[in-house]
Amino acid sequence: MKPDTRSALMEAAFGLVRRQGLAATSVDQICAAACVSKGAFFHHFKSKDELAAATAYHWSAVTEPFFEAAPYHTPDDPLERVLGYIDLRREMMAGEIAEFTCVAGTMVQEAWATSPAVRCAAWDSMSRHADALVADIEAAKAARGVELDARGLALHMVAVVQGAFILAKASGDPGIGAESAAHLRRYVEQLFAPAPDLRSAKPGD
Amino acid sequence: MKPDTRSALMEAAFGLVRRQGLAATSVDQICAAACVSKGAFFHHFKSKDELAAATAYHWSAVTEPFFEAAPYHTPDDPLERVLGYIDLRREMMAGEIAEFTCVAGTMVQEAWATSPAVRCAAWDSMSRHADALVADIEAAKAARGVELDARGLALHMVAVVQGAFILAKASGDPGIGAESAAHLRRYVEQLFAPAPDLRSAKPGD
DNA sequence: GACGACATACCGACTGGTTGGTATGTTCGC
DNA sequence: GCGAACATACCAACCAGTCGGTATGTCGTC
Repeated sequence: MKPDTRSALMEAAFGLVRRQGLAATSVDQICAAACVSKGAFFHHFKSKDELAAATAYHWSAVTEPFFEAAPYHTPDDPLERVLGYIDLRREMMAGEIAEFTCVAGTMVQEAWATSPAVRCAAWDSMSRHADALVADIEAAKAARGVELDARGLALHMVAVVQGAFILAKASGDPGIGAESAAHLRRYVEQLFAPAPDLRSAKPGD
Repeated sequence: MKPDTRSALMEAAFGLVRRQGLAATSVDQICAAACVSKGAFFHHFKSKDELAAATAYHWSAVTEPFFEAAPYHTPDDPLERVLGYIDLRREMMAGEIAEFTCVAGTMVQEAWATSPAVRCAAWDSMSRHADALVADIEAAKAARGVELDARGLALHMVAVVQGAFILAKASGDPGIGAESAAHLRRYVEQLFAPAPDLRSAKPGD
């Protein structure tokens, strides 16, 4: 047995999907990129759809350790950790667009209605990512006496990042995505800033 | 000649692309939805790619009058107009997801690297949309003595909306997208709020 | 240890349907 | 009559998936 054919296929899909989307990525292309035959592909995955959903879960499995190991966790101040995450996101929006954009976000944009498995897997990926931010947001809230929905803010952060990727793709300029991340940082700073008129209940309410 | 076959094809593409993405939308499907033959399709468009790019431009042509006619333009206060735009966006994120999401954003997510024509058209659509917000942002800046890059903020607003669509698609819940729009409103309120320590030059600087 | 049964992993040719597009024919409007 | 608009038949390439096969590993029995 070759070392982990299944992972090789999914990781081959990362690159292809980020560059051309899910539907335009064929099974043959994935097999070629992973140096695996089509028979082996269908041994491991019942269908292309199953590969796609598994790839979104695998995306989380690969990126989670990266974010967990990132230096933004080091400050004692939880708000600095939240802002550090945003800064990391901003710094990542540089160079090759296909290298910093999100596999799950890309796939769900096309397949949300036609593949429940992909939608579910992508949502799992995104909500897990948001969940990983919630503890620091909660701690920052407690430290500063701020009232807000931590998970709502975390999901908003995910949305901004996903939207920034689309802007970077459309403009061909990673800087435009990074600019949106800078706005997000500014927003979070303001949310937790020690000014009395900024401590309202919930955004929009 | 039937009334505007060309537009019928592009508008048929709106629905199909929003529901299943660009690559998964076939020329046959577009023709069937527009009740047009394939021969007529290829009379009007040299290729599927040309149809796609034209569809992104057409998306702007159709949505711009809608936004121009929207009631958020009525307040005298330019900030209220900006916030009104955001509120409109938030209100639109309700009901059927395929009915409120963006054709240009969906297409560019897949095709940004493989179709320069689609990327260019989608970017045109998005930047025009942002440009339409710039005058009000500039006026709000002038009225409140706030220093910021108006176009940068407008593009950020576009990014948030696009990201909110992805979150709505992934979660299956328009409310999660609307929540992100509420955060955006809160951010813009804060940017223009009359507090001295909030009047810095540029987000992140 | 040898053997057979079974499981797993992998292979590449093949299948039937679909695809974007082409070629040719017909109708319509001027 | 002519060109634009449209229709239908056809095409080669492509697609996800199937199939019969090989190779290897594991386990139980003798």
